[in-house]
Amino acid sequence: MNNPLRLLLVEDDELLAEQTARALGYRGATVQVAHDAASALALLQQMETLDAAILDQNLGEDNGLDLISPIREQFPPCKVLLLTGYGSIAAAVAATHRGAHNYLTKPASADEILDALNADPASLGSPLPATPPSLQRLEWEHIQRTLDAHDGNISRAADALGIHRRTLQRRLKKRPSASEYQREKGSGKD
Amino acid sequence: MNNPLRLLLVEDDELLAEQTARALGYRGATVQVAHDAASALALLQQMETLDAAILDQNLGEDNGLDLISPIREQFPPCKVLLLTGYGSIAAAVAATHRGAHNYLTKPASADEILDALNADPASLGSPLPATPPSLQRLEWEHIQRTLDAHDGNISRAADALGIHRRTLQRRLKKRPSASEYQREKGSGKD
DNA sequence: TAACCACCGAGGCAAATTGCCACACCCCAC
DNA sequence: GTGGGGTGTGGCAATTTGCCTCGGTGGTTA
Repeated sequence: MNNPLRLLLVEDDELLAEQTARALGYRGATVQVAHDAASALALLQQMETLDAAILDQNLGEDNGLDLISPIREQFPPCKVLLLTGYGSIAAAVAATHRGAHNYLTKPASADEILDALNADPASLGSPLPATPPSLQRLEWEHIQRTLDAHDGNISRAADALGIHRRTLQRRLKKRPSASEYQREKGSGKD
Repeated sequence: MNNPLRLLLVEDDELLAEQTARALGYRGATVQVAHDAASALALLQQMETLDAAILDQNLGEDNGLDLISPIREQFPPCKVLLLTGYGSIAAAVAATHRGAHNYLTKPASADEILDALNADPASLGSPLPATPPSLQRLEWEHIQRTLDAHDGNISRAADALGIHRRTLQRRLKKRPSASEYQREKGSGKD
């Protein structure tokens, strides 16, 4: 934290990118942002150093995974963190094989991102969770992810989840806490 | 399948180990079985070759992850597949960093195991699922995993899931499909 | 400007699900 | 035998869900 981390954030949702970049900036990092693979690569060309890259796996038509190699070639010690709306175990394994340092599912706070970058993923996970997450918690997290993947659009998220819009509405209202995650999207559209 | 795969299976549930070994055997593999880390290491000493190892992450007091290094040191080309009752993304990343080839959650059929061994995990996962699993499906899978982790004990699984035993019973009866999951005793499945 | 369109929030109601009681039965260890 | 844990089942009230219906808002387009 004393020596500013130099970060590259690649995230196609511009709003989320800006928010995240700002949050990381507050925590003492120097953040550069790109919204697609091409501009990320262009940005990379001009860089002299890079401590870590945070890549959204889902970059419109591009795939964040394909950025891992170029980054690691240019800056071998650079850590790469993958973010995705929904993470699957298979995707996490694939990302790791390609050189990613860690893998997170959105929504991820700036603190979670920094923790994931600092953690040593090989030593983590040894203690098995062993704690079967309650069905409630699992559902809630899945709902959050789905909502995130649909830009907060309740109607479409409900459809994707296979439940009624009214039901999703009611469930969302019932949770007092959980990750706030409010963004002011006036109203989603295609 | 022409050239017999030589496999090492490490699984502490003896019933499940035997079933799995048999199923793998039917598919043309030569399988050796160990039920704990120590005997796995002992077995390893006597081996001349090994194509792949299938490790349960949860070996009683031992952790399957700790077997990866010895195996890979002795047989560098050997593929290592981790199995676990509940997989988390973090655990999958950890396993991969330690040299695992792939990572599966139980219950996994012999075919799934062989597929996971043959697949190139680095190339997989590129096409994002993008298909938000329905809440129903997610719940169902989680229930299956939890049930598996509790050796089929409905009462304890229900408790772990945070739902009423009666509810879990009713849900289980309602699913006609899914993996059959018939077993005569309190552990192992096909 | 008005006419759409997609979305959110909410009310109401029948139908389904859940939680929770109780009871019978089984198997195994004392 | 007795007790303890596990399963299967029934019944019933309380909650939740699905579904239909509005009204309101903000954008887009004729």
